[in-house]
Amino acid sequence: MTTTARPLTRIQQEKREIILEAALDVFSANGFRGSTIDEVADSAGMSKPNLLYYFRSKEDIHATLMERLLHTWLAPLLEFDDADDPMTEIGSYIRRKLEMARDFPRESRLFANEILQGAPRIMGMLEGELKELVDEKARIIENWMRAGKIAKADPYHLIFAIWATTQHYADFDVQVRAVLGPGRDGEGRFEDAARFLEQLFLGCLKV
Amino acid sequence: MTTTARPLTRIQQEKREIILEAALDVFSANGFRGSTIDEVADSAGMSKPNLLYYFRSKEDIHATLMERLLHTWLAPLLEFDDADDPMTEIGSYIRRKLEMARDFPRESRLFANEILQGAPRIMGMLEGELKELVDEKARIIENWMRAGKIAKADPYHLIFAIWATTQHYADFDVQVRAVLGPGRDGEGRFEDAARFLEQLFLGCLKV
DNA sequence: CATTTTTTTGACCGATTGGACAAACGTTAG
DNA sequence: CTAACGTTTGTCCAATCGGTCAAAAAAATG
Repeated sequence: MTTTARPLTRIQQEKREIILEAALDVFSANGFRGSTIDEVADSAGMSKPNLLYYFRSKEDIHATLMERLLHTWLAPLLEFDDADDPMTEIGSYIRRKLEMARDFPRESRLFANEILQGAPRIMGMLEGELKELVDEKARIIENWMRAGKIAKADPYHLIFAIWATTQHYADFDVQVRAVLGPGRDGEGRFEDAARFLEQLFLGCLKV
Repeated sequence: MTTTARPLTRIQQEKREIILEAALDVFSANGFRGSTIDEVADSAGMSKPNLLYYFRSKEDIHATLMERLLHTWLAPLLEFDDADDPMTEIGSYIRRKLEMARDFPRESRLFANEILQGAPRIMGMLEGELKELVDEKARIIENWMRAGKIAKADPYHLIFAIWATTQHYADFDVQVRAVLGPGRDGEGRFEDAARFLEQLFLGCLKV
């Protein structure tokens, strides 16, 4: 029995995109369980049955969203390469991660929500793909340390610290804004953050 | 018309405690909107109407939980004091925050959930109490810098970085465990984290 | 003991949930 | 025009939601 996998029409492609965009808004703000497909449908400007014509279920939307997210999310780490100058490499990794927090805060929050809830849907990816990738990058960092190019430190916790500090500006955005007050509006805080984080990480890794 | 505010009986005190304990489990794992009072009642080992005998509503439980949380959560920052030796003071603040991530991960996740969802219930506290407290501590740090006791850096982003890195071990626990793998089980990762974070922050603040 | 007060629960309510379905609509190819 | 196909929605469903209520059970009080 061959299930004819007909290609998506142009309209299907477009509508699916609109739905995913709306779902990213809703899911990232309320978490999966805290969101309703009515809300997503409203936000996408269509009726609930119409939305369910393009996605079989709420889970299906979330799964599609999550699959894309992981692609985007791993990209900066994939680019992290064995370079001549570790400081530039680490510095640009920090900058890339910070830019993602600035430009894709909803994606960051969607990911944070999933992890906070115990990562039920992406545990396999965390223990597989992600772990292998981090292991590989940790080896690169260790080699730099052994070669005396940067100070010795636990490479895994170094990576965790970079993740935590950069994603903080997306996930805890309202707190950051509340504490900084109205004086430091706009995107200025990201420039300050970039300066500080480079000083923090590169400063402590200097030999 | 005087509403007689009779004191809580022993049983009321105990049952409310049991409910709050169960609610902390449920709310921290699923967020407020993603949780149900049936779930909390089940987890507390009582029927839903019985739970609603002790708390007027779902909101009421969450509000009570949140009020207590903020007390606990600000404690380490309140202790942060103008000391002779900034390095010891900052170091022990990091250690206290890390201990809280280890010993009260549910509280950390409850707070993270609230912030992620835009902090609708605690925005006032963020812009009021918290901001004032952080302003005060930032002034202390700036004085240390002016006195040449530690290297110059943005004190606000320094505090953000300490929050982010320490709370990461509670909020992103499953990711940390997945990446570190089964080799580093138990609480060992917290000791590694403590060592790394002290090196990171104190290293970069050395004059 | 009897009585009063506190605690517990089964049954129920209207609203909302994720989802099914058939009918209606729009578009396009012959 | 019409038949075929893709799209949209009104209506409906069982399950679950937060919450009420009266009545039963248990504890405290006299």
